Amino acid sequence: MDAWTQREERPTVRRARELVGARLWITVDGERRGGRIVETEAYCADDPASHSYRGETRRNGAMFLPEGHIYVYRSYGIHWCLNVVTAAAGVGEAVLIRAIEPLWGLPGMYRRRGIHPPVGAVVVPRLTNGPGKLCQALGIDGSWDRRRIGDGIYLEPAAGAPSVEAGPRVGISVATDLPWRFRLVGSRFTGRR
DNA sequence: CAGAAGATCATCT
DNA sequence: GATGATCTTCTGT
Repeated sequence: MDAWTQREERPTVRRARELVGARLWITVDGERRGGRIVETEAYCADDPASHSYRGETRRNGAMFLPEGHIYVYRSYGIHWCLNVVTAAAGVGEAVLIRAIEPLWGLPGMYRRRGIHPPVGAVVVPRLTNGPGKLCQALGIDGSWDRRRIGDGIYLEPAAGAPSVEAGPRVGISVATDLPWRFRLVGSRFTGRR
C-alpha cells in the first residue's frame, strides 16, 4: 500500500467515499423526501479547513458527538449545510453532504427551493446540487443540529459495491494533502466547483 | 469592540 | 467572472 492509499484509508476519508451512492432522506408527515448522495467532502480533525480544527465551540459542538450524529451549520450567514459525524466522541471529524440526486418528495423540494418543476419528468440539476441547496430542498435547518441518524433523518448505505462506482477524486486538501471530495461518476447533480 | 474571513448561492455581465 | 446577502467565529486593538 502506497502512501496515497494509506491516507485515503483514514476513516473519515473512507466514509466520505462510502457515503457516495448512499440514500439520504427525511420523513415529513409520513412521506419520504430525499435522494441518492452524489458528492461528499471529508473533514478530518487535523485539517485547518475543518470547523473542528481549533477545538470545540458552540457552533461545532455536534462534530464532537459520536459517529451517527449530524452537524448542521450556517454558511455565509444564509445557507444551512449538513454533515454526518464520522468519528468517536471528542475527535471532531465529519463528512459534508455536498449534493444529492433527488428521488423522493420532489414537489416539496421544488416548493422549498422556489423552483417550478419543468414540464415532463425531468429533474433540474440545480435542485439539490450543492450543500446549501439540498438543505433548503429537504427543509433541514439549525434545529436539526445534533440530531441522530434514525431520528427523522435516515441514511441507507448503497447496495453492492457502491464505493467502486464512487469517485473519481476531484480534489486534494492543500493543507493536509488528503483527498477530500468525492463524486458519483457521471452524475448530473453535482456542483460545479 | 471593530474588522475580516468563510465548507454558498443567485444574479448580473 | 464579479458581486452581494448575512451570520458565526476568530484576531487584533
